[in-house]
Order: sequence, then structure tokens, then C-alpha cells
Amino acid sequence: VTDAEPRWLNCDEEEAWKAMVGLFLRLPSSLDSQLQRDAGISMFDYLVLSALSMAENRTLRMSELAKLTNASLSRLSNVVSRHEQRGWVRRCADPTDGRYIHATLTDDGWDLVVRAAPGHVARVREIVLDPLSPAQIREMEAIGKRILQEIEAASSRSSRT
Amino acid sequence: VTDAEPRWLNCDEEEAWKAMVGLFLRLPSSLDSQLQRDAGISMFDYLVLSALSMAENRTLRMSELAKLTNASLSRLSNVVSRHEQRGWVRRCADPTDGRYIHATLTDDGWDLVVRAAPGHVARVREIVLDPLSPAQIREMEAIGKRILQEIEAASSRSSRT
DNA sequence: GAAGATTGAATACTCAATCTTC
DNA sequence: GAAGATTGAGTATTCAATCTTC
Repeated sequence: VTDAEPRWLNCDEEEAWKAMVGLFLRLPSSLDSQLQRDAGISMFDYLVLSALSMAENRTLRMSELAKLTNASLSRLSNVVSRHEQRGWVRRCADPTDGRYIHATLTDDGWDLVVRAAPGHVARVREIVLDPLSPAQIREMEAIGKRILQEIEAASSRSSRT
Repeated sequence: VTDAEPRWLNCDEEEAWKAMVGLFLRLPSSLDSQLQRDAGISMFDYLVLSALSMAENRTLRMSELAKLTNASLSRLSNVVSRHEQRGWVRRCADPTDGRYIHATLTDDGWDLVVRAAPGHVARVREIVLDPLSPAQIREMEAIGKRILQEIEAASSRSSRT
């Protein structure tokens, strides 16, 4: 919030940014449409269920699950409610501290993840991993982590108001 | 859709993919929240208005605008309806071919873009461009374009059914 | 009939307000 | 009172169906 003339993007920056914007507008829908067609769930549904499938006892606290899936607690809560209604997940309070809620993947939920995983991984390989060189894959990781770190910093700056 | 054992991700791929997923789940909300706070619009609203602001006569066909903003025609149509109600955009049929609809940025829409741009660009610099080296910015462009190309290919494969 | 565009219904997301447990 | 979690209202997105114009 300064009055100085903003530093507009130069040509290279502009191009790179446009590619990035295109990516995060198109990649999610591309992954969603494969999963929706083949398993009837969204990418975010898959993230939630697969995070549970890899957890000890197929169980995680809601707040842990939210961190793992990059979601707000509110969004996660809504999504898990739907999952519970469809019988994929069960929730119950932590006996040692009632504030924590444990979400557990049911057998039906497990079966769904097992059925959905191969097609999802194949699509991720097809459009992301296989077209890139190993060096590019490493570079993508570095770039992604660097930006995530800044997002984290920016959001904690604005939250301590 | 093959029965062969799927090629699961190795460690490096897993890490890189997780970073990418985190990125496209968090980056949009980070950009949205800055624009929402400072200008009362979403990132996608900004993309639409700013695309018009850079077009000849501040005017584009709906279908062109959809391509530029990576949106479906249906999503764009809904968004532009709202923009029209707020007086930021006007639509009228192409006199030479009534199937085409021209969307034109109004003076109010222009003012909004002008007001919103500096803060948005500053946020993009802050969390994306400035933390990366010039080489990384070039690499990000290459990676983004490569993946977009595959997404394009995959979607045209599935549409010619 | 095909391309461009819109509509409406179903679904999902966001934000602020609320509730519970410690 | 603060952390964890949920709720509901308002808004946005998606998908299929429809409408127009050529």
C-alpha cells in the first residue's frame, strides 16, 4: 500500500506468470474431470480420502487432515460431512480431549480410494510427470516449495492484525 | 484403463507433485484474498476485466475472452452477467454476425482495473516472482507451458468421443 | 446442423458467527 | 478465553439443456 509507481512485470515475468495462471486454472479441472468420470469424486475428495488411507489406523484429526490437504477447517468439515453421509468416513471425538475430532476411513472409503488411485496416478503422470525431465521435476518442487513458503509468510503477516 | 500394475510415483515425484498440489490449492486463495480485501473482486474477475482493458477498443468476443481467461463459456457468461449488473462491462451482438457477442469494458470497469492492478501486481511479485531467480522464472514458464500443452492434448482426446 | 452464448438446477465454496471442550 | 470444529447464509461453479444466428 504505497504510492510509488508499482514495478510492473517485464516481458519474461509476464509470460511466466501467464503460464502459471493458466496452469492453476486448468490443472485442477483436468484432474477433476478424470476422477469425476472414473470414480465420481473430485480431486479434493480424493486428497482427503487418500490422506486418511495412508494414516495410521486410517485415522486423522480434522485439523491434521486440513493441514495435509491445504484446506480450511470449514471447507474440510463440509466435505467430510458429505463423505460421512456416503459412508466413506466416520467421525468421533477423541476420548482424551473432546475438542479433537478423529476422522476414520471406512472399508467402503478404502475401496473407493483403491479403485480411484490407478486412474488418478495415470492422469498425473500423463499430463505432469512424464512430459517433464527429471531436472524439471526437481525444479518444480523447489519452485513450488519456495512459493508456498511465501504464501505462508504473507498469510501469517495479514493474520496478526 | 489398463489392468497392468500402475506405475506409482517414486519419492522425488511424490514430493514434487505434493508441492504442485499445495501450490494450486493455496495460490488462488492467496491472490483472491488480497484482491477481495483491496478491491472487492476475485482473481478471476480481475483476469476478465484486465483482459478487456488490454484489448483493442476495450472489447473482446465472449469466446475470445473465455480462451484468454482459461474459462468455460458458461462460467464466463455468468461472471460477465454480474459485471454487467455492476456496470463494469457492456455486452452487445456483433452487427456483422449475431452469434458473436462483444463484451466491452466501461469507464467504471476501467477505473476498477486501474485501482486494483498495483496491489495485485505487488502481491504476485511478493509471493511468486521476487522469491524466484531469473532462471527459475524461465523454468517455471517452460514447465507451465509444457503441462498446459498436455492438458490441451488430453482434453481434445477425450472430447472426440 | 453447428457454432456461439445463455440459463437454471444442483452442487460446492467462503466467510462470519457459533458451539464445545479444555 | 482460546483452540478445534461445525453451521448456515450468501455466493460461485458446473453440467446439461436450451436458445440464436448463421
